[in-house]
Amino acid sequence: MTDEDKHARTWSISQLCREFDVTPRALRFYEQKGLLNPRRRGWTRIYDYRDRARLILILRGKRVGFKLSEIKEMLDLYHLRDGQEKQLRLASRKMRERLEALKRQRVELEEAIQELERTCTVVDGMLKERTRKGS
Amino acid sequence: MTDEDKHARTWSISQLCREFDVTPRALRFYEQKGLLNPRRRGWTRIYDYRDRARLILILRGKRVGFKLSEIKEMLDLYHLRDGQEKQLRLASRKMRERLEALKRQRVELEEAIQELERTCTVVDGMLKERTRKGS
DNA sequence: CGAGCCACTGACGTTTGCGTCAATTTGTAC
DNA sequence: GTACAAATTGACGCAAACGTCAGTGGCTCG
Repeated sequence: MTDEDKHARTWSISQLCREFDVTPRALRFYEQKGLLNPRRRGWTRIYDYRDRARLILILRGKRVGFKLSEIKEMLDLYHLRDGQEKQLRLASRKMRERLEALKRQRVELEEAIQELERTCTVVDGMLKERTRKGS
Repeated sequence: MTDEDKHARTWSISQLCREFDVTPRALRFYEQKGLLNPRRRGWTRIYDYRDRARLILILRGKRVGFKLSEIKEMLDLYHLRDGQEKQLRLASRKMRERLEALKRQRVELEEAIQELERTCTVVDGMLKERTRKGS
């Protein structure tokens, strides 16, 4: 398959849904929010190579905890002149912020796990006590 | 202070709010959801020692990620005959489930962090490239 | 030519945990 | 007595990311 073929290829909504395990509702929602805007053949959505690439970025963003509005903000810079530079700088900054947030979250999660493990131990201790006495 | 004193002591809603850094709205909300039900002097809420203990459990539950409905489910068993046994067993099971969920979350969080760190590196690399070329 | 099937739009619903009024009452301080 | 703080209820709002109809249209297979 040549590059031309690759870039000429298009997808229907259901094809993308299957490939990335999302619902049509989700894709239309992203479109409504301005994260995607596929061409139409009549009224049917036709996703091209770039739309698909954007979708991949959207899903990646979601995986690392970005909100759709933040993802949109970053994607939108593609359309600006000097887009590369600005887009890269914003992306870099946003990603570091997100990284900080994720790491804070990690700390909290660790604390929660430890607190819960301690409590688990206590509760199971109480159950053992009761079993011993009850027997 | 004797034990009697301790157990006789009561709190107003605002006292508890200050002590645990929650809003009155939150406490009323918990009550509406059936997690608390303080006595009333007339129409004013009076929280006793046990109400306060329940609140502590509620907040602890929240910290480790339980939903209010789950916390309620566990608290409700206090009222059953054989409450101790049943309550402890349910609590133990729920807590292990929650612990599993938290650990899965931890794995996902780790993955997200690593993905984001890789992407960060890539983006910063691109920025460096541009700077080098541009200068 | 009817039966599915896929697609579309628009609107309302869901979940969770409160926040934010607004109007009212009551107790307290001066 | 009056002003002010503190408490109450009820109702509506909000954020996020869709889910779930309901109603409509068009393609295609046999």
